[in-house]
Amino acid sequence: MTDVPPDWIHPPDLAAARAAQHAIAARAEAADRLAEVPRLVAGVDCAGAARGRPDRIRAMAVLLERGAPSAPVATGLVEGVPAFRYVPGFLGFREIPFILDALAALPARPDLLLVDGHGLSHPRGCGTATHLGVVLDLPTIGVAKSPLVGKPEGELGMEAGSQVPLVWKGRRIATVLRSKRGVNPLFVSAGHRVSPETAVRHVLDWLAGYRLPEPTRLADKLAGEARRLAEA
DNA sequence: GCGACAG
DNA sequence: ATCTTGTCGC
Repeated sequence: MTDVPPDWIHPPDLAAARAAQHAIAARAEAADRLAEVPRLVAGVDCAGAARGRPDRIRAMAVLLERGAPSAPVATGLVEGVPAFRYVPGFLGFREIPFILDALAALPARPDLLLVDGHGLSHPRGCGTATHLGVVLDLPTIGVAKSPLVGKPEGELGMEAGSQVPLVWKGRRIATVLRSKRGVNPLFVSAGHRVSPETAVRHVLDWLAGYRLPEPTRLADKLAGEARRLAEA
């Protein structure tokens, strides 16, 4: 992470941010370049602050080891004041500065990173997952709870495991996945160094009875608990 | 011009 | 994302 342009992390404005996204997307790798069976997998997510309070956010990184699910090997928590307000399509610039610190607090680099948000299923092919992947040169997968762009192609079955492609401008940009019966689907997209098929395979692999895969589920839960404790 | 819009 | 208890359903 030494040859990363400053604008990729702290662009002065949205115009620079947009240019950075195009540059990052051009460097994103669509082919698999990761371990067949990742041993250390991390999940990251951010929690905001209760309204009425300063615009602070907390980034939580959770490190899990294959075989020992739901029992984090380690966690990293970071709090700060984001430089950007939330603007659809530019979420990465608001959260990534803190996510990078949260990941740096972990004792080891993960073999794979699951991100709460989109990867390639983004207007410029540069969702937070892709952004993080290129900056860290780490395999990443985007796991979003709602679409940013695109429409599901066809009817998604009600059974767990049902899938249908998310299409935008004639392109398949993500997989709409029913991770569990009776819940809204997940939008799984490739981030960096992971193919669309592999992305879905790993999400299914780390599912443990909940809508979200463990890495992201725990990061989401722990970030929320940290917020409660801090504001209590 | 109008509506949509990850977290 | 956040505001929030009970409640319907498998």
